[in-house]
Amino acid sequence: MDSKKDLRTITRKDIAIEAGVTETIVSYVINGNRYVKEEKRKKVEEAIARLNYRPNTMARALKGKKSNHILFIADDIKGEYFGKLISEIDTLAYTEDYFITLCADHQDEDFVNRIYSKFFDGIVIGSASFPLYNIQRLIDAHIPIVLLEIRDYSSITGVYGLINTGLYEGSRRVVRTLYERGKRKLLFLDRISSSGVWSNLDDWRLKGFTDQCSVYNLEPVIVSGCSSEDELSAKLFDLLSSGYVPDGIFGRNDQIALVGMQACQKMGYKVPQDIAVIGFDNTRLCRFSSPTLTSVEIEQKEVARCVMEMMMSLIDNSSSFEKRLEVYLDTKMVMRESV
Amino acid sequence: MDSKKDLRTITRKDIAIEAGVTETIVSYVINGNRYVKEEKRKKVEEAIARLNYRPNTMARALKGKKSNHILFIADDIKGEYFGKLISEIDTLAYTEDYFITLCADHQDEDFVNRIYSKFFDGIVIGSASFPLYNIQRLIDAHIPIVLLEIRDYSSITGVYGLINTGLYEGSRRVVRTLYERGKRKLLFLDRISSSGVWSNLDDWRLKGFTDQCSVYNLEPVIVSGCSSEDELSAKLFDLLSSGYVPDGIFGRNDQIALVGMQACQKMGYKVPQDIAVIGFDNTRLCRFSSPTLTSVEIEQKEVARCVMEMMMSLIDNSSSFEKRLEVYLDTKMVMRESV
DNA sequence: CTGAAAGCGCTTACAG
DNA sequence: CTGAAAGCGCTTACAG
Repeated sequence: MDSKKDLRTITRKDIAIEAGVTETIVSYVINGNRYVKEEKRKKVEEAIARLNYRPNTMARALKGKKSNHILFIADDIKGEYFGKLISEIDTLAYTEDYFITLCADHQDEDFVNRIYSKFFDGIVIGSASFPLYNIQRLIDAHIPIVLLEIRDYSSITGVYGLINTGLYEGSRRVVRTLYERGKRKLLFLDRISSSGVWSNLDDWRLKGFTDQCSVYNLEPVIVSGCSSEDELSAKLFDLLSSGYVPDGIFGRNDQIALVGMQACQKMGYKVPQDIAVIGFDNTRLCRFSSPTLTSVEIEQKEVARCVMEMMMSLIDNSSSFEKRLEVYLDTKMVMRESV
Repeated sequence: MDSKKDLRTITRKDIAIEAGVTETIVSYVINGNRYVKEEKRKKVEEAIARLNYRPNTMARALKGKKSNHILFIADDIKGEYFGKLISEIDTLAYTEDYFITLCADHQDEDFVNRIYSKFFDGIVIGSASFPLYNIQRLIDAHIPIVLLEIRDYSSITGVYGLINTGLYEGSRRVVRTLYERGKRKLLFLDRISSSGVWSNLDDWRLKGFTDQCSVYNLEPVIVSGCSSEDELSAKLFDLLSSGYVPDGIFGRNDQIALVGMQACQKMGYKVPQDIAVIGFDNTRLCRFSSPTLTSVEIEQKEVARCVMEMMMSLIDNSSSFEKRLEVYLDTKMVMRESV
């Protein structure tokens, strides 16, 4: 039987026997926290390599070591944005020997108990709908938490990581861009949500939009509360028919911006001449629509890098921090034909 | 201190004390595998509810119970197709009290050792590039495995789950559809891969395409080996300039189909009049391109349901099966303007 | 320098 | 019917 081919559970005991040492020695070699005679160390290392041994993660975690699992909570797993982000994080996590567990943001009260089971070394929260109250509980329980700042988290106290992905500034820049092109009647298209969660002013995209509109003394219109693309189209139809015709549309994400763009086009308006449209996330959609869609890009690679870096810091030296870790990232606007 | 608010680690011991019973009793109540006097059972159940107790998953798993974690290996985490699928699976998994860990298909030899650590109750493989050899090893080690049949897995033996998502039949239908519209010079656009993994005839989409072309005695062209969208565009440019102009294009997925469509349009060809285009996966992209893209849809909800159902069967009664579990799903073609 | 032993939080065979 | 005890695979304080 070739041990390389046949998968069976190798335990520390197997290694001890194979290397002709005590089980204790094996542990110390693995953890590197005690001097072990060179000769023994070699034998153990060889045995580990030969038998393809990996210490049982669960047994280690039970003894207080890391589980090497990180939980990622997202409110829009389906979206291309999270797909890319998760993909980048996965790559980084893999080299750090971590696994990423992905979970939608379930709303029931039991959820937080379920994720707080000492199982995860840390939790990344990329969801606008996770209750602040529960985030605070997790932080208070000293679980390493990294927040993607989709909304305002300034009320959260304690030690945690905060990644400002530039949504607020990016949204302001959208308004600025539209304004500079002479657009004055701006329309914001909020998320489509079948679970009934829409943005409020805690949401950085919406807040950036309204704040910058205030700077210019504009009175923008916000379309919110839609639970499907068709509903959004219908609402726009009604709105434009009723006499209000915007000259600039900002969609909370590319998909929504494009639904808006198509609705306007169907009603005979030209993009960008009559109505300019800008999206968010710079997904693949932007390149295949016509006109192609101008969009704000979040630098996922950089976000992913920061997420992992912060998480590793919090996991490895959480006790050495006294306040939250913060990082501010920039977005960039990718100009295309829709503006 | 309100125990509902404060998150601390509650162990079986806490429950035993709270309920005034032995720790053993607590275990038996949780596992329901021994009669416990009604009165005691009640007390224990109340204590569990009051303290929000959840047995430590790792300790249970160490004793041979389930870890309630399933690993999902995908070769294209970024893609919208997997996003939707994962999202559906997550919903189902959550109600079954499972977590889904997501992992790209890493190519190093250590990968299989890493995932085989008794940590995962089962593994779903949705990747065309995971070596058959390693799949077989995992199955031989009696880990519940569910394969999404992206390629031909008929050589894999033993007990496992196989979900045929209808890629082969769907691809044949694409050819049939194009043929019925009078298209005879068909072009297949293979995946874009930066890691250098392209399709061979193990791949059901490609095989369906070529098989159906044979039925009609067509001599199709296949464009493969591109590592970026730009490279694919360039290749198409060269191909069409050199005199070969297809009248039907089948893209391995929507994105690739659209890259092909745009390249043709840039060269002055009309879609669908000169060249018809069909994609795969029916992603959001299809609805926003112009012309909108006809595409083959895989019923993700149904795939997700089958994945979880099979996985649960394999985990709970794996010993009672003697051969692989199979299910065949249908795709449907969503007709739009590109054909 | 190094081994035997306690213990992480559980499950369940074993012995009352 | 039910409790004390062994043990899952580890880590590391404790005692040589």
